[in-house]
Amino acid sequence: MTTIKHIASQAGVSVTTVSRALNGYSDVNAETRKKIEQVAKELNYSPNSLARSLVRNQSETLGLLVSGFNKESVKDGFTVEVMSGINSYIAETQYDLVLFNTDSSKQRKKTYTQLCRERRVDGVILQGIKTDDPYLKEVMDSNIPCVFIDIPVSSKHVGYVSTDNVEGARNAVLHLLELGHRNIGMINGHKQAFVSKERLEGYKLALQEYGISFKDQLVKDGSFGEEEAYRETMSLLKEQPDVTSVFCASDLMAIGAISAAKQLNYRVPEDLSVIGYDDIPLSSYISPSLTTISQDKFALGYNAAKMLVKMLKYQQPPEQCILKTELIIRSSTSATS
Amino acid sequence: MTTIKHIASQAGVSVTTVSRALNGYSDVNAETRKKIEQVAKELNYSPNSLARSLVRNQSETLGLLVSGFNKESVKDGFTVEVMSGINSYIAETQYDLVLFNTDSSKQRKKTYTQLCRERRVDGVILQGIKTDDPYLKEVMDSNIPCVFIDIPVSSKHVGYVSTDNVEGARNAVLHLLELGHRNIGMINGHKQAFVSKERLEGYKLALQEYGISFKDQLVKDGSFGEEEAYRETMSLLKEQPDVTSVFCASDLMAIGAISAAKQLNYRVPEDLSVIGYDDIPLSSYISPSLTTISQDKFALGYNAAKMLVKMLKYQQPPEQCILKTELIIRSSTSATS
DNA sequence: TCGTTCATCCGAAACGTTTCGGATTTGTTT
DNA sequence: AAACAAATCCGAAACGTTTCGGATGAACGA
Repeated sequence: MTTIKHIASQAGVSVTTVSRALNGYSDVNAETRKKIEQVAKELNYSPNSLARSLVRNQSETLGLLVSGFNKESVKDGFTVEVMSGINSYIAETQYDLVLFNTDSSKQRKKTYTQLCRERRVDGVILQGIKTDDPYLKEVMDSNIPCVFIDIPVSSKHVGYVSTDNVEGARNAVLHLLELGHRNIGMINGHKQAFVSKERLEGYKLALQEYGISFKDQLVKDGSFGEEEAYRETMSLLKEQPDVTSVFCASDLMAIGAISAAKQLNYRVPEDLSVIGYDDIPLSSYISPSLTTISQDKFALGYNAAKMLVKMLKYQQPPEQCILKTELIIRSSTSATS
Repeated sequence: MTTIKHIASQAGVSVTTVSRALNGYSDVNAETRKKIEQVAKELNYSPNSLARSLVRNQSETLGLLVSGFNKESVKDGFTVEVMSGINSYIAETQYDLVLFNTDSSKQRKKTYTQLCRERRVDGVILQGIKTDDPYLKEVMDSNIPCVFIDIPVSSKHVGYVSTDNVEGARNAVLHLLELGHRNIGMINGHKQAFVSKERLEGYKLALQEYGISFKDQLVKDGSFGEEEAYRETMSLLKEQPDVTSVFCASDLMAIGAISAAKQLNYRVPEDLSVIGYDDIPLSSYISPSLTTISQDKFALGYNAAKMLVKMLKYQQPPEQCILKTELIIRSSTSATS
């Protein structure tokens, strides 16, 4: 493996000069620079980023800490679309992306700070971690630049990008209300998700605007899973036969809900309207196609990456970035008869 | 940031001893080791992997070179499921994964070897690159341990994991033949994909077994895209009205084909049987649900990672790993009337 | 008593860069 | 001709580890 020293001796200059030549400094003669570049090419030189990082004390790598990058979550296109957005932005910068995943037993043994500092990542993007995850506190305590996705916390060195979940959920439920529904169930995610709290908030808000009192027994947790949502919808429909529509906090759960409805011989949307949240690829293909709140998952990742790079490269302070959502009306919701 | 030196002076020993203590060498007294570990904890020490990698001349990172990790490919769950498999295995090893993507303009400027050597990755997994990609030749020329996914090339330092595409395609077409179909169209991927060549092979093989002569005009290239497959199916059905079934080289294309069929007022499967390849999540949800050849995408990635680690850690030679495929019969194919 | 072995430790070089603080040469100004 | 400035180069330290080759002393057997 050829090093800067080989080039130096071959070109008859010092390592300093080689380094400065290759890095575009101005205090090297045009001739010498050309010579050095030529020798570098001849010897098929590639710089050792490890050595460079060591002395510069920055690695030009960003950590991507995602929990739930597994078989199940792949089906739900959410995680991966966000990742794709992150990757897209990072690909055009000088940074590289290293993948940590918090599910592995290996990484659970290390603290967040250890994880990041060992690899000397310059910054981190965190996605999908729960509100009771010990990493969350650690991130705030450490001083590693970081941006969260869908978790609205911030400090001197941490920002986030998210969508307006309250507003999104409110719009979903308003859609149902405008269609005449008054008994609206909800299949939420789980207690350890910020988005779940916010979406429940939006649900309540919409009901309130229509003067409808909130009933706790109309809300179930499906922990963002298709199967769980199926089961919860089953019991919801059995316990509360008056329900004419249900708002699900994710599309995958909405799909589970529709299965359950069909199983109980409800027609969707004639007997039961179902609205989802996310707008994953599946949603437009199933039958009936799913009315949902669309969030731009790609943009979520893209903007997170952009923010982090801005923080690192230009010492900008972290931001709080909220993206818009959009109601997509398809065929799983209809007016009450 | 505390270093090994700080620990050394604090504990009253040399850096050598600290290093050896922390790395579990036997020639350090139990007392001293305990003392050192305690000081390390007190000072909140985390080792600098950059320095370690530099001197050890191995980085404990693996490169993941994927082309087509973008908005479109996320819909097709293939790429990401493979990635998920890779990630799952790697997560349980000492290695970390760094993401390169070949689409970016940044990385296109560098050669494969440069890309890998700069980051000093110990090995690479390559996924989704085309047969005419210059990287392919470079991989063979370089001496970086590497395993391909779905590209059957091998050498002293490169192995691959793939599925038996000839057999899979053959089974798909045999399924149609057994249902009585004799005019079978094919929507293939593109000329730059190994799997496309192989699947075409299987298609021909099956026809041959039934004594049916191969007709070139029954085969179109849809370049693995839903839209393209839609268009190609349109023209196929118009040009060849006798066709009663079509074999698509990917599920996403099969979905495009079904759309086209519906557009032309074909009923699926009554008027046209459609069989796909891959078995992506979407396939079981669309209507009619898609008959397809299932390949274990997660296992593809998992095994690739496993092989690479085996090569690196235990100096094992690379292998050629072929996974089984399975015919999944759903509702998009039926017997001819 | 004298090697010998064992347990435990350490000094210093090495990995491949970057960068600070000068050194040398050449040209320019007074 | 002296003084200064600009252009171009270089030596050496530094980054934080690992590891080779030994050093030290204690215990032990002959």
